[in-house]
Amino acid sequence: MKPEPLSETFVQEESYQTESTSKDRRTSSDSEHNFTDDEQTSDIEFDLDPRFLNTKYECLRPTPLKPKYNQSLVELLEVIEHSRELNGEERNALSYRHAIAALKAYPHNIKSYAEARKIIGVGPKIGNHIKEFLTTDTIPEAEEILASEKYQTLDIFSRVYGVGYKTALKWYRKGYKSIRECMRDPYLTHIQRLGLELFNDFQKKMSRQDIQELLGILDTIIKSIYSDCIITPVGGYRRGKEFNGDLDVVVSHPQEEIANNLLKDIVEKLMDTGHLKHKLFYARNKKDTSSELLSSHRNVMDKLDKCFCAFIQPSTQICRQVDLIIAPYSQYSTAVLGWTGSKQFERSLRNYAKKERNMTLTSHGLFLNVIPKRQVHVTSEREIFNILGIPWVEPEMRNC
DNA sequence: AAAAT
Repeated sequence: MKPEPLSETFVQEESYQTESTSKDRRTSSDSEHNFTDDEQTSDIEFDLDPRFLNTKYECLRPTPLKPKYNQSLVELLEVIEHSRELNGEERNALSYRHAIAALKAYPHNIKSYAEARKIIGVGPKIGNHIKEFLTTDTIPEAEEILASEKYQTLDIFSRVYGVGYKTALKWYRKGYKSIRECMRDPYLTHIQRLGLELFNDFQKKMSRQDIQELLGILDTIIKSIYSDCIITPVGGYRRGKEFNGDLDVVVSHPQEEIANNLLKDIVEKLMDTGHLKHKLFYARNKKDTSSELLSSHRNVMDKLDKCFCAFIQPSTQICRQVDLIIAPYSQYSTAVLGWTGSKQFERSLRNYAKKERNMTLTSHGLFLNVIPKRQVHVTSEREIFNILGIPWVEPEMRNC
């Protein structure tokens, strides 16, 4: 669980060397470039601590859940990032996420603008926010966002299951101020109504003990159907988070035929036992002829069988969100890797595979992008890291 | 449009 120092051999690899040149760093910062006043200041000599791997690929360095440094700076930048997301400014939010990820992995408190600007992912705009932070101990824009009624309202509405930023904005424009008012909206979808009704329960975070209780139940019930099932908790719980809003579980079985029908079997059983109160999302995907997997049309969510459930926790009677994901045995390790996250870690892994290794990584498998595309069979997370030439990162260090 | 990482 300790943050493994990246190995010497890896640091000397050419892909890392090229990224860390100051010429290269220019290409990866803010999407909105605005080089004006600070063109000179950013070129001040400043050598970053060599323990910090300065790269645009977050998956190459360990990122702890609770950074030792730059905590309040990160919190403020996260406010801006979230506000960008709520405004549908996905690309801009991504810029903030890159900078935040770097700061979480950075082994010092940032002490100067010049220092900040040496970090790949910190461009002029975020650099200036950091400059503000260094002199005022806050970021004015973040303070404004936190104080704005619009942000506060959108933030709450978007936490409702079944509500994204577009619906949140729609409700805000209708003048709704509370969850209760939203419940009277005449155009609610079935899922949104459910999301609103479950809002209070779903807001309650689960301790690791709560999750262990759920895992115990799932283990017993699933193995009572097929004793050879493999059950792996993933998501934030696997990354070591103390409190989680949901529980994600990847389930598989060595026999293909059994794994094929596993979702239906498990969901039926959980309905019978009374644990499963609502199916929030259910997707059984037609069985692939494996040519489907090789096709490159990109999908938003993966094609693994899955059911997002409202699951009653016996000891508290609180409804918990439990996401069940079924993986064919041959896709088990990529599914576990993909569902462990963080979102940013996965994004960088996939980018790295594509750009640096000419490979495609998805939760369905690892592929070599030659013509024709060829699947590289893998049986463990470690094997995937090895093939990609990435030093192993513990799940607890994937919190970028 | 939303569902997850």
